[in-house]
Amino acid sequence: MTTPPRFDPRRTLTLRDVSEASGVSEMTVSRVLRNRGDVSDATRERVLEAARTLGYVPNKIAGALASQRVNLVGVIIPSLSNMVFPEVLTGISDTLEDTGLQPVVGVTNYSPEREETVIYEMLSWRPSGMIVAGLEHTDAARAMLAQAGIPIVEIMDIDGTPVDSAVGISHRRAGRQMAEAIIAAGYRRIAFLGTMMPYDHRAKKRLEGFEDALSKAGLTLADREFYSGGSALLKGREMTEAVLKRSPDVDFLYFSNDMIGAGGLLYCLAQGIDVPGKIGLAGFNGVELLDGLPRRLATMDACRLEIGRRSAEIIAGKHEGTIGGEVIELFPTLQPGDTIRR
Amino acid sequence: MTTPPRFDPRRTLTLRDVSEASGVSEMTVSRVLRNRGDVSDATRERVLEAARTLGYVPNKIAGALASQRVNLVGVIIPSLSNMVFPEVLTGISDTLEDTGLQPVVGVTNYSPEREETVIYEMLSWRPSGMIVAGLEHTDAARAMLAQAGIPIVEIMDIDGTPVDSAVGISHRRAGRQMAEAIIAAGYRRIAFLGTMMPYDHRAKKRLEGFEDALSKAGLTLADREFYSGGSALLKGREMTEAVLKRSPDVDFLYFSNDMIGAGGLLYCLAQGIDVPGKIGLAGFNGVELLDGLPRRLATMDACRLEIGRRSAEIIAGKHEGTIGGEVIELFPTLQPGDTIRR
DNA sequence: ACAGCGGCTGTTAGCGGTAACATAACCCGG
DNA sequence: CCGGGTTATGTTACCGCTAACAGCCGCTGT
Repeated sequence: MTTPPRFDPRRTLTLRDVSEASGVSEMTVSRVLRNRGDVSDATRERVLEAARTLGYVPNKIAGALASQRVNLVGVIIPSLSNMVFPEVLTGISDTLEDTGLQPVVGVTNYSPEREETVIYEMLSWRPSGMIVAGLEHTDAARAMLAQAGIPIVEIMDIDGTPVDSAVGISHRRAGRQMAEAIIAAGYRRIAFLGTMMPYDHRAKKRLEGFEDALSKAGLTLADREFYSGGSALLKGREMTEAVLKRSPDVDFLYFSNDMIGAGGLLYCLAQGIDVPGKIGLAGFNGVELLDGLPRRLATMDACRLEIGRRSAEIIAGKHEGTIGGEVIELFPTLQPGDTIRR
Repeated sequence: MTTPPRFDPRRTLTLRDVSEASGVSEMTVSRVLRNRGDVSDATRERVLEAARTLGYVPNKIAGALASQRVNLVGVIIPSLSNMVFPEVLTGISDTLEDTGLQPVVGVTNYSPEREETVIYEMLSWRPSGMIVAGLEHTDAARAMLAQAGIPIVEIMDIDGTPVDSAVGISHRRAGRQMAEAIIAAGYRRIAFLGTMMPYDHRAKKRLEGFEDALSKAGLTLADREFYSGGSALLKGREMTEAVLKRSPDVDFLYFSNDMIGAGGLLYCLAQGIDVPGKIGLAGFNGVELLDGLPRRLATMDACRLEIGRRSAEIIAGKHEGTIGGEVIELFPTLQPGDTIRR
């Protein structure tokens, strides 16, 4: 299956074309286009003019091979539809903006094997750095990252051992904190509603921390419900209904993310349930969407923007003087909203 | 600013390393790793073994330069936080999956200049094809795309002249259809609520089609309200409140997207307004989120997955026999939901 | 026995740029 | 008016890989 020019039979332009059109050497053209080295204003103008009229677009493949420099940063995330990651990406892009570096996104769909493949593909383009969500990877993936000889930043989570650097929050601690707040508010029969995905390690860690704090207070989860796939908002409604039918006496619902939490909240409101009097609710992430809900769901922001920023700074080498291997812990703030009794 | 090996001082591996480790020529190693040409099982094994133990990751930069083949497809979209585009991307990835092609995403933030830059950067990696959202680009961007000599597919919208191929819906027609449905349901004092963004061409076209149909029925918009930035759900509430206060007699709210529509719906329900009796509502996109709302907002799906699929098929050359320049119009279906009188 | 062929491996010459090192032209003061 | 330092441009040798072709071997049919 060859790929002959299906469209434009013209050969694509090279430096040589520009050099001939402007009557200087390829090297000089290269210098002009990269703004490097001394070139007289006269020739610079002529070259730029020629490049512009020809419509020359430099070939970064050749450039990267020759200079051994690639201005790409690989960013590996589990999903784009999660609300969370686009915001992390924003933080990354914003920070990378003025460094000449460019993020390239790979999506794993929460599959470790897929992640391994994506990392391999990405590394084969020899990026200047990699930002990878999570600390859990296949052995092969971890080995590749460690071998790559570039800065690696694992983000979102710091409960574990990073390959190189890490920026994130402690999800165990986050779960614990939320549990403590809930207990302090006087709730006692607490249910957990979350994803079933076996590879959502961070949700799992939050739950662990949560149960930990419960048991320290002599409590255990009154009920639990899991889901996978589908519209999170709808699932939130359905799960809430299921839990409340099955365990009518629960007085708190802890959701593993804000979307299902929002669904649960809408359900409770529609049923005329007294929130937070009879039942309290809490989610996780602090997504913007919550601002538009009739009542503000209690949540904890995951420092998404900040995580993006800090990780990009590490890649961009803004922490000069360190040799990598940093671990930056951020501390999410609990936003009590209107769904936990004061 | 050089980039000396901050981390791993070891030279990164090349084909030569694998070739020496396995005692065959670089060419044979290359053949093994690409599964191309005849290699005896014995040597294949030895080579794979060597590559594996060394942890060799091929250098696609060099490969691409030598073979003049790049397995990347550029995908240029305005935003990732729009709900809409992640789904288009899913369609694209799924279709590209088994073609050996890989999507690379660029985000423009609805800025034409940014789009031009992103397209330039993307083209400089010499991708096998480009998928670009929208038909409106700067002249320079359009010229670059036309010159690139690769398949170009402009998606989402077909109301205009594509550079090469296009896959999408007619937003003018979509607006018109919605207006007709609303009028047919007996609403007469209709308001529009939407984005202020000057570069949301598709929302603009929907509004044009909408007003067109209104005026054919002898109607004009009773009110209009615009927003920019912030949480769309919250903005929806606020705008709805503003419109209802200003024009208490409107009987229909047409939102330029589902998120603000959902906000408006939640507001109306919270106010105890009779929906769709006193006021009808409609949005656009058919986002999954709506499934979780207390009442189903009337909307029109934008064929997002299908657009992704079809555009990827064009790039992958699955429409053999055509020379490009296809325009594929998809037809969105109106989902009346529960917010338009029957 | 030998031309012919298919299977397997190696050699050579780039791909389109850039680093590093010439080289040429010009300028200055002593 | 010439040595030495700019400034502006050109030359050469790769970067790591692959296309294209060349070579070698053993086997086949006649």
